[in-house]
Amino acid sequence: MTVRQPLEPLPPDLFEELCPSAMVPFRFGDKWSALVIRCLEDGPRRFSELRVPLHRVTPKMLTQTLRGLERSGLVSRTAHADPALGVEYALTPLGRSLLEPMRVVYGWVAEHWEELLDAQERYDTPALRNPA
Amino acid sequence: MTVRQPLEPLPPDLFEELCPSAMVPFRFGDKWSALVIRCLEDGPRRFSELRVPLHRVTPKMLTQTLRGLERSGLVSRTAHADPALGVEYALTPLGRSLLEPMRVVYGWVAEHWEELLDAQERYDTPALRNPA
DNA sequence: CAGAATCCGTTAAGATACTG
DNA sequence: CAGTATCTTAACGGATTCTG
Repeated sequence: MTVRQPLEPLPPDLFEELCPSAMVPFRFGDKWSALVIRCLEDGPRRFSELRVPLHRVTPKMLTQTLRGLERSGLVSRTAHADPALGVEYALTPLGRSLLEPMRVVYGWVAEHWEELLDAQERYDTPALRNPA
Repeated sequence: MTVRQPLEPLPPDLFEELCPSAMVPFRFGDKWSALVIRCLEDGPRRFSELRVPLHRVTPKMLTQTLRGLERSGLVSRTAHADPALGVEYALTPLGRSLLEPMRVVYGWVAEHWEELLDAQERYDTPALRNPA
């Protein structure tokens, strides 16, 4: 029979080892970043263009989100010389390289979100947890 | 020349359409959930076992994280009849199905985190933004 | 149009101490 | 061992108002 290893499989420095992965919540754990990236998938967009699909976002949050993505090198901001052309946001190559991994996660969610909701309902409903 | 579509590519209900994806930050945007899932990858673990690799987590946060994962049906909690055996946490099949998508994201981060850090340093250092 | 500034309520996270 | 309880701080998110 397989005896589970006491502690060895989990090196004490696992936290450090996984540190890069801790950047995931750091950068994409917020409410809007992932959505903004998807909205830029088909090409550059202007500030007010982005507000349409994300119709619940306030200008403050959109600015904040875009600054964060810009800071991480995922999104570029270009203010045209002609102000009439507005300010355009676009994915950088780095940002674009994120689309595929994101699609994988979205695919999982799309496939399993009913299960997640069902589980939550069971967990939250005492009656369903102790079936007669 | 390719003329960008004005607004059509972004349906007004994009937010609704992406709603499932909003569950990603909802469930994995917190600081510890993703890390806990990885720690359960190799098999069931006990409460205090999990605290070792995540040595910065307080019992309160670990409890909270585990409850959340349990609620979503990703992790199961089994308290053995013999208290000496303790309480074991394990991935459910649903939780296990998440490992592969997570690996894809981690792979991306592992490949690109230097770029992310470099970009942030450039963004944060005014001197580097206006090269002489 | 593309934000900036301010205020405010909610939630997340952590420290600390205690319990069956 | 496996948590609970309480408190404090920090971060997130949003409403509103204002500006070049």
